[in-house]
Amino acid sequence: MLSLAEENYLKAIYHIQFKTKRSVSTNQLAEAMQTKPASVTDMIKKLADKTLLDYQKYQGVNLTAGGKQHALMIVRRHRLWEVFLSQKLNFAWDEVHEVAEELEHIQSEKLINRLDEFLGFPEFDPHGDPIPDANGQLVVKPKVLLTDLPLHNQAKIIAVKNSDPAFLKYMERLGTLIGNKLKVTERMEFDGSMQLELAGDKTVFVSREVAENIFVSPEA
Amino acid sequence: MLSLAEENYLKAIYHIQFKTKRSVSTNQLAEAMQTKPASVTDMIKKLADKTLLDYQKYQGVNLTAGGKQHALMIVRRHRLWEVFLSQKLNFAWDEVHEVAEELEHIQSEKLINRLDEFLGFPEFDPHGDPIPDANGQLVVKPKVLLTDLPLHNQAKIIAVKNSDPAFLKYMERLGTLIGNKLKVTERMEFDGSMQLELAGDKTVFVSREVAENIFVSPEA
DNA sequence: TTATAAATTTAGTCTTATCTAAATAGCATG
DNA sequence: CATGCTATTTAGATAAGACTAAATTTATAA
Repeated sequence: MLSLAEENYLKAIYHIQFKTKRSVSTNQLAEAMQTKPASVTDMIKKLADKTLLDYQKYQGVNLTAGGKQHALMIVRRHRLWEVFLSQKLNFAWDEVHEVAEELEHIQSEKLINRLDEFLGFPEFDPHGDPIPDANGQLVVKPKVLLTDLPLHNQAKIIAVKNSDPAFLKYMERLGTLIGNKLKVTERMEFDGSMQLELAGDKTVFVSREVAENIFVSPEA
Repeated sequence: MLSLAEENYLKAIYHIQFKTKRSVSTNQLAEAMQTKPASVTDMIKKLADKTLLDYQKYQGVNLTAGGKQHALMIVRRHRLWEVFLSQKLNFAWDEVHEVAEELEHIQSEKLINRLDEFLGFPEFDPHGDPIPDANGQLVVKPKVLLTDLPLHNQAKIIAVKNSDPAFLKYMERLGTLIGNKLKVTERMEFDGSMQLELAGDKTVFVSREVAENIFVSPEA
């Protein structure tokens, strides 16, 4: 069983590596962990001893398969708790992260799998990031802003950036809630506003401001 | 903000004091915390410095008002999470405690108060123990076994001991679920079985075995 | 290719929470 | 009220995770 500090390092390494696709340097990690490079060196030695990552002095680190698997489970826990907080306890988007940072360390596989089920096996968290499944598989469906969705491509709404209750209420009225499908049928060049086709051939019109706050995942 | 270890000591002291109504000795605490008396001495000095408890060498400790308040918040968190696990995630009674031991240390008042609301402000946890409110007030309603409830006294079902699904299903069929009200209208001396009057003047008959698994709280 | 800057590691220290072993206080009993 | 037993405290050590300062390696640039 990993300590809280070890889990946080693993997660940080995972996220940096996910972004950069390269070895993670001591300084990058120190920056991410809000700590000193010397402390990082100590910790990565320990994690390397546990074969969670590959480390050569002065060359940065890479997660091993085991390390990546473990990191993905932490990400899974984090994102599931975020869904819980926002969907069930009505937390705003920007409030969920901090609490999920704590909740992600609760050690109970049963808890997380039951929570997953309770939430209806969500695929994305409130920020639109994908949630690894119980085996740590992460299906990387591309996530794009509605402003960048090509015309006539079917897509599913996976998240909205803005969690202002007024904005959410507006989304509800439009019929553009998370999980719903849509197509962009027309886009105005001069102001970026667009017409959407929703389920049941219903069409609505939204401004660029609104479209910039909606993440969608194109389908096949 | 208290550390995990400090919170666990506070909680243990609270529970021992709740039971014994006397000062808590170093050895009692060492026993409860599964640690050595010397370690306990170190910790109680620290907690006394933080004015969470009164401590005189060789005389044991007592919670201060502040210490008790803090302990009650930990108890509140623990019991609310137990309700969540059992009611929402279908954990069995005997599985909830261990996970709640971890969850109780999550530091977010907002989280706990929202959870409380989400659960419908429950008064008792699945073991029938009362849940302190958001101000740390604990309304100590007496909890008695149905076998000990006097005849014709109105009472509310607050918990059942046995979390066997078969037993719970039977409870459901009888109409004796948590929250429901009842009266014992007749009790058979020779086998302890009894007749209950439920809401809507419905009457049912239960054996002593069943009654021994039901906790009720007498009303007025 | 050598000097210098930047990144990284090492060495030694600190805090928290634990431990063991030794010292001391309190209590019960003859 | 002295003696011994038990409870408790003190002293000193340890492991985890952090830090500072100094040493060393790698990278950069003249």
